Amino acid sequence: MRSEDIARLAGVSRSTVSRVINNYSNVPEETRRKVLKVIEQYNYSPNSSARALAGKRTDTIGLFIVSIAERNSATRVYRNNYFSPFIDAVIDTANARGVYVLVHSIFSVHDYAKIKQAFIERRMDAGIIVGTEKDIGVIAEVAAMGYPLVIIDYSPEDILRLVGKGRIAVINSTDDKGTREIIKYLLDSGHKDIGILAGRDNTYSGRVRYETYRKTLIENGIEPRAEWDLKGEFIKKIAEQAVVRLVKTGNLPTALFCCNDDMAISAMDVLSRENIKVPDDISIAGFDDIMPASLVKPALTTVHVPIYDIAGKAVELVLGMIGDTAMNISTYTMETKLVIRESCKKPV
Amino acid sequence: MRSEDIARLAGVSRSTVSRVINNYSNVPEETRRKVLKVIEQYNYSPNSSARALAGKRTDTIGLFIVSIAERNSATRVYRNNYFSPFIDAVIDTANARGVYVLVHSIFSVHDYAKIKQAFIERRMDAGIIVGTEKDIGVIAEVAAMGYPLVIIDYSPEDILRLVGKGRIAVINSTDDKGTREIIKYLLDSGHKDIGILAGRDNTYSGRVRYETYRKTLIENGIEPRAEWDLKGEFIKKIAEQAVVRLVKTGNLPTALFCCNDDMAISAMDVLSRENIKVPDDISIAGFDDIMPASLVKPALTTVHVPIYDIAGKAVELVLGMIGDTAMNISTYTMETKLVIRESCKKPV
DNA sequence: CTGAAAGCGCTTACAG
DNA sequence: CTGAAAGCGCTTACAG
Repeated sequence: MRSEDIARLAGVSRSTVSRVINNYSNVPEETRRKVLKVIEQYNYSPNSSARALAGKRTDTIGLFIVSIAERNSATRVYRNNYFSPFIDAVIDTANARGVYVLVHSIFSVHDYAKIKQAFIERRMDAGIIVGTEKDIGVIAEVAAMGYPLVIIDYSPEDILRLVGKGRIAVINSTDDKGTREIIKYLLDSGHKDIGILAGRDNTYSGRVRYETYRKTLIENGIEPRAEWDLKGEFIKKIAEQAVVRLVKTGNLPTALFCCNDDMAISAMDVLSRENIKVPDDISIAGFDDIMPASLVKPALTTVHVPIYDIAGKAVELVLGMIGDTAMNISTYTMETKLVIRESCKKPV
Repeated sequence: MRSEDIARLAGVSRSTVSRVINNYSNVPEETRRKVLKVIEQYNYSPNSSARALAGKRTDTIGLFIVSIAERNSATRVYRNNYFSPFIDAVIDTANARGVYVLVHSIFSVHDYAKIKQAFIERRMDAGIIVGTEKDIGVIAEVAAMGYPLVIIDYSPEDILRLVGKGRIAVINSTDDKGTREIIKYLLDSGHKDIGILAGRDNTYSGRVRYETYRKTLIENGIEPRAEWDLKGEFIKKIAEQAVVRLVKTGNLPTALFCCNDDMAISAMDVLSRENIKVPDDISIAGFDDIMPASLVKPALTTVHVPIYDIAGKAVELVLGMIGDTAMNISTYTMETKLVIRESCKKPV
């Protein structure tokens, strides 16, 4: 069934059928009804490729999940507690707005080209990029092609400086505020020996959380100690090894701030195996508030990152930008919230 | 940049450019190289809409997640521990094969039409449908249009009887074997009073798990008791209420078989609040082996459903079917595996 | 208000 | 082996 068939059946031309479908104002109510009736009767929907080719939108957005770090490990996207709900939330939100979502995962530097390619092939009207190590080069190239892009967790300064012009929105959360709050909470409980299990520092949130941790300690008259400065890279396995090494030194802080919950849960696993009690012997704090955070025992004290709101905002922004061809780089920041559960207590 | 530009730059016709791109055999190596060089130089990729319109594939598959039951609740797909990894695994597998994935969520009966519409609009070459209450009517209609479909968790008999003809593959797991194994495990530990927290019975796996539970008890000379036959509908909230009511009766079984892990975890929450110890006072068994199952305390004894393998198989099958226009309905069954952890022990 | 026609960017018989 | 031409199914100036 093509528009021509509908036209014949309704006794009008293809032009009129198209006008009805695209809701043009200059078609009389009676004609519209007549055409609509046939369309409905035959369950007709225009061929999306033909529409797109003739100049209409694809009504599709691309969602690109970048996770280079985990490329060769078993920890692919589908096991990632952070991205998984984000993907689902984007799909939900976009579908509710009648937009299709093409999801792509980027596992290697070589795969970055796929982002550009998807746009070159005109498969989508706009894109959302989330993940670690987002390639600024690709972002600049897509921006130069004129496609709207929403980027999650990226330094706004870097974008401004390195991309310059484009239709770009950057969404971050208040990692600084969140870090400050949870460190202050530890400080106020009486902790002075607070270690850190840091995330990836080529990640904006990784850097902010790390730097805010240090700044907050120093502001409170405490010098961060190198031996409690662990690198976990946001990855469970690496975090686990770092904590094992820490335990071996026999010199534990009274609290450990883990820059994401995945690492915090890994740390708790190691400590539990070593018979070190959380929170009695050591307090563990996380970040993100992923779903398992409330399920582990003791339940994790952490900073809630509003991942669903971020996803919703990303879709809203990207759809808004499709209709607006103005070159414009904007930044949005979503509120984090301290979530106090059971994994932290006063030091003994 | 269009194929015509490439043609001009390479000194050939559009036909030849197309032949090179589509890897036709009848173009001399030298011509091929010449064209390829220009293509690479300008980073050209054909417009996907134009290709599709001219008769090529879309290189896109649709993934439809149906979860009607959760329509009006806060528990949308993105919070679902079962579908989430499935979505991610399908994307991973398909992307690795160079295929795009259009993901759609179906939350209301009205949304079923979207599945058909996506095919009518020619947005994809084939589809994978997963979830609860998959609409056989829509499946039959899409099948009648000739599109390949892979359906997860559906009664093969129903498909055969109600759809009849189509390019359809059904994938299930060995829910019968899995249920039998975990019930036998409980029985062998000495349990005789084994209750069930059942799933949705309009779901194939829900029915099989329920029926196999009953059958296994009866085969072992035990009559299932009505007061321990709880309806949880696979949904945390409903399961919770059912367990609360059970606890109120004061008449607990020594073991409770929960037809999915989500419900098992809910049950453990309720019991923990009521100060009933798992596994000392009551053993809890689950099904699915979702990620939190190993994280809760006590870690959940459950049946592992190979969700990643199912996703991989679904992609493999669907891609295979795209090239093969034979009408054929086939069935695949993936192996489950008993996973013994800490939530079950001998009855006192 | 409405239709005929051009055009979107490809692929694929067809003819040579 | 290769090009000219038709055609895929739409949308949109254009002309009336």
